[in-house]
Amino acid sequence: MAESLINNLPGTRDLLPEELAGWHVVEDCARRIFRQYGFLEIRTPIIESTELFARGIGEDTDIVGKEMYTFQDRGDRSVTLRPEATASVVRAYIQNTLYRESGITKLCYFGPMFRYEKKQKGRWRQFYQIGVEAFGSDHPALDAEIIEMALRLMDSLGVQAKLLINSVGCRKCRTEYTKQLRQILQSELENLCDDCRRRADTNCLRVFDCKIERCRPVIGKLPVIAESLCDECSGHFSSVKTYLDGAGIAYEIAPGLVRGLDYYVRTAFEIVSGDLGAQNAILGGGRYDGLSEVIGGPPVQAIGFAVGLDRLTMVLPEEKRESGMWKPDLFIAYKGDAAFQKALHIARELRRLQQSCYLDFSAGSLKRQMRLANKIDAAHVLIIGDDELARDSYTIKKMEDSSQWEVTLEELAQYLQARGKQGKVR
RNA sequence: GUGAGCGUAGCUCAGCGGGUAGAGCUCUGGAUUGUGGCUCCAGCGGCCGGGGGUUCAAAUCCCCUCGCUCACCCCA
Repeated sequence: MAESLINNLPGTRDLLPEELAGWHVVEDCARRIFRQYGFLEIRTPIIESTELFARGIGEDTDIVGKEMYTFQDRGDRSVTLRPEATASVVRAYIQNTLYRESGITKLCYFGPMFRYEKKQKGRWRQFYQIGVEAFGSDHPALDAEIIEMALRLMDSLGVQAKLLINSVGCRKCRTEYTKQLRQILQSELENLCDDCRRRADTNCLRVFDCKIERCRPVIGKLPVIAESLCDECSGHFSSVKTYLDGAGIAYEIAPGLVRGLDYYVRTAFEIVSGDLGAQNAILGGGRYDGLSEVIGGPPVQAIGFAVGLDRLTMVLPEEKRESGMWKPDLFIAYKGDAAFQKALHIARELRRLQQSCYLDFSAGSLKRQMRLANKIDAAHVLIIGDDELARDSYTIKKMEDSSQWEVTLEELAQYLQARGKQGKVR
């Protein structure tokens, strides 16, 4: 095991074809739904200047402080493997002057992210996200639309999940609120657990998440940020809720929901699922109206979310996963060298006609080929032997019910095409 | 970074009051030499994660190390 050349790095992994079946189902579904809402794909580099993330995400965040894959390149630039994509997408949005387009610019992305963390259930050092970013509006209906789209994705995949929302206010009212909160916590230190004493200083909003019983009384008395917002933010939040209500979307207000990145303002939301262990968030997002300016762009209002693909595929129902698995519709089996030559010819012809088929050069006897066809769950086997060569027609066997009949090459192609049209073949 | 648990066949695991390895599944061959699944039979396959120590003897006991897993912190 310790022989390192044949081992991947900790926190990374190989995704084998069987596991990828579920991933493809999720990705296809996401592309379809995102398109329904007008999101178009953008691909940005997975490596960017360290400064982009440090400023964008926030110097004091855990991500920037201790989780980035940062190194000097040969040109002595400090570069970083992206720990998330929003900063990159905003950078691309500014650099390509997409803000000059009118209307809301909707972008989506798919790809790997990197964070140097300790491996855990639902957490990897290289993990994958699908995300969306909508630029150019702070209309609360946009917040609601984005959230609706996120839920539609979960629903289409048959994933049971709960929506948590909160408003973290703007810089102004959040600063005011956290100052107030910190003051109260300082006066209650003796009634808090060790973790919360630390949080009271470093990340006071996190206190709301504490599971320790002794902290409960104090937490119950704390003012909630959603009720301490300035008029503008408060109005925005209640509008978002109204739009969600109008869309028939159920949500839970989570006073302690603060995303771990500095750029979030106002709407913050998360979709959580059971069966995921401690890392139960499969989707997280929020509004980040000031981020563009932080990295040197014009004022841009924006909101987005990211889905943890690794976690989403973990809770994907089995039947959805199976629907993404590849199964050959036709396995071509042959006996003897003349039949082998014929098999090659038929395979070529079928593929030219846009049909797929599978034949194996290592299988040996006809029995072995049949066994292999069964094992890979082929729907049909085309059998070519001396009899078939003499007749110039072939035996096709339907594995499901063991029925078999004779077909010419033309009939075979027609049969496969008809099945494809009926949607029996992916 | 901290804590706990676990590393034995390709996979899941048993063996751990020391005597140099076993099962199920998988794989290969056969019963069935032009027909899969089911059944039966046989076979392949292990420096027991690595290193050191104790001992006549270590998968088993001790130490170190690497890796994996879960949890804390935090996040997707």
